[in-house]
Amino acid sequence: MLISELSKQTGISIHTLRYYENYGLISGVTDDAVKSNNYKQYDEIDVEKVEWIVHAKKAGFTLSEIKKSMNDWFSNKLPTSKKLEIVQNKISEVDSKIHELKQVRKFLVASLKDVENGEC
Amino acid sequence: MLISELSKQTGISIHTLRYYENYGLISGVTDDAVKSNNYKQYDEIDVEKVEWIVHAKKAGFTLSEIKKSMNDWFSNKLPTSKKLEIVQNKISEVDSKIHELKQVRKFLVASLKDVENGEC
DNA sequence: ATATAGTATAGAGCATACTCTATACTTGTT
DNA sequence: AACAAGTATAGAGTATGCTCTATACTATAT
Repeated sequence: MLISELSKQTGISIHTLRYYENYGLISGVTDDAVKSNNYKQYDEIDVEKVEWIVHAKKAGFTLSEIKKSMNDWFSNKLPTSKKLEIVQNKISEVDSKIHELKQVRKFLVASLKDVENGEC
Repeated sequence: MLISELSKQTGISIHTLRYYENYGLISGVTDDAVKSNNYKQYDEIDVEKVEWIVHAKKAGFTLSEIKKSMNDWFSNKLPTSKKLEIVQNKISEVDSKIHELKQVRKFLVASLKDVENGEC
């Protein structure tokens, strides 16, 4: 698929997709058989990658962090043990983010009670 | 206390504190009795505010969002019902952030199983 | 053949959140 | 009195993550 289709399937603007491409997060392939242009082709893996970027960003990871783990993940050059380690580390990071949010939530709930008791 | 003490107590640099001051998140008070300088005085509420900024930022809120809710909170001009509403909305926002993180976690755990089963 | 729509590249511009520098004044110590 | 250290203000610079513009080429429909 071309970039406009990738944009449609992911809901991410073409501009932003090109930014991700330059950043090294995705990389379309130009078909050497077609010599008249250098349009880039994207596939289902690119769709998956973009969807993962969207999720990971919402979870508070930077593009730099996303790039690092995604390149590792899709490289097919890492042994199983190393892949397990990467994913486990990511889970730990997500867990501490969840923990931080729960702390904030706790503070908010306490504030709620203060307001209800007229102590604020 | 002066800005250096506020910095010490919160662990936030003086530069950043001044940035927050310009942004309208905190506001030291110059003592009119002292005419030789215009040093700003900060109090325990400012410490609380800065600590709250740190937590809220970790939870993914922008300075703009933090400013809005904090000004409402410390204004003492809002009725209890309005304050309750503000805090409840913030809790909802935190809950959806937690939900998003749990989705990401779920994906990571699924990836972990794929790796363990050699399907990746 | 031509209008239009799509694609690629390069680079400018923008918002957020700092971070640092320059300048000038004030305070405290010796 | 002199000097280091602290404070205030203004503004420049930086990193991240877009977002937009300009330019040029390509593809498709009429």
